Amino acid sequence: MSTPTTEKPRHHHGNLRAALVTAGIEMLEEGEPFSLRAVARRVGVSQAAPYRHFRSKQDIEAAMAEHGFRELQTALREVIDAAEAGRVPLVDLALTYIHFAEDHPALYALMFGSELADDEDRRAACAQVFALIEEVAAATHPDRDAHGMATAGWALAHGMATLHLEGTLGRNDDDFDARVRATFAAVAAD
Amino acid sequence: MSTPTTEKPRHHHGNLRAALVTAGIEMLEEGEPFSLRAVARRVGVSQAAPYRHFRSKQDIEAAMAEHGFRELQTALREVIDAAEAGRVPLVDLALTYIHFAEDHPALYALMFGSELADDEDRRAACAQVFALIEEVAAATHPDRDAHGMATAGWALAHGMATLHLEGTLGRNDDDFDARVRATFAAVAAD
DNA sequence: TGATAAAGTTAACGGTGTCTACAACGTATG
DNA sequence: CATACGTTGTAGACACCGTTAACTTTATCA
Repeated sequence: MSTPTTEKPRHHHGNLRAALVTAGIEMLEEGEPFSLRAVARRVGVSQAAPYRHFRSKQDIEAAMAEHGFRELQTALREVIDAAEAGRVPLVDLALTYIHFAEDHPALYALMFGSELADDEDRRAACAQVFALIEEVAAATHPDRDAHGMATAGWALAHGMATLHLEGTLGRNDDDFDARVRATFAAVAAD
Repeated sequence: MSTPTTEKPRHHHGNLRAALVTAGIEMLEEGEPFSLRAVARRVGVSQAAPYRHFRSKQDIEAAMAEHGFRELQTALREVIDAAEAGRVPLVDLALTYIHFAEDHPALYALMFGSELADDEDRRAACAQVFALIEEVAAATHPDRDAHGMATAGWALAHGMATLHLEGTLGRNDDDFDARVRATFAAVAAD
């Protein structure tokens, strides 16, 4: 035990805000229904405690979504950093994006939930992801409109992720990855 | 009055199921929060009455989503029928699709809500829309893979609709329509 | 007409978001 | 060290929600 903290429940949690966000995302990952009271119970705190750190349920949900966007951004950046000499095909980014949606479906749904559309921080985190894609598009295709390519790339990735989660497209994952590659090849050809 | 029905409240509503679905969609259109009890109140019926026609809240939501998909299909078919000699550019379908999402944001969000993913009827209505797009793709580009083009077209339309509603892309509608056209032109070129 | 099933009602249960009033704690100041 | 104060957590309440059970009204048909 490197941290011999006293384990008896103290009145002041110390870092409740972050703990609530983490616990809330955990609930989504486990498929449990998220509720303010349930997340408070999970952290071991009273039902009204979250209101010291969030104004409303939407407010904590926006914080969870923001966290999700930052995780997504980290995953995308790893792909970029792992690539050689800055040449990252957009489709590789798209596949990472889609796999993130597959691996965290509930969080992904929350990130694009319509009620949270006007939260400032969540919007900013989302915009950062967009900027990252735009940056790659500009580096990979210097001769083309970077903003347009980023828009098309994200729209394609998001749309295919949605349709895949939704089940309209097939269920076979290998086929699906190949289809994503084929679709992007058609768009970003030459 | 072509239907001289007695107006005093009768015990048997006559067509409660359809009335509930319609009223539920009306609530979404008006931006009101949808709840089972509220929709029952709006139709003038007791809170438990909906359970004679729907097994759960998810069940009626799925019915509302199915209704939405059929309306979307009707809108798309109108564009097809209005076109001359069967030549319908995919981008015109996409713009109709996106305008539908803009005009009915809450219903559109419900249609793609993750909790309803496994409802049979909703899935079928969704698949019919996909089949319609595929049909147009096959007619417009007989030399290309229709399923692939339909997938790409829908993914692009759905993705751009989401990003637009979300606000990441600009707010100017004219610009946005032009951007959709440009993006589709890049994809479906030649 | 009278039995039966369908379609509605009332009342209740536990859960939820949110608010108000109160208690415990950390900290800066005397 | 003592004490006042602002922060953080608690307890309790309210209205609303989804859902179920038990009951009543109505339509249908032998």
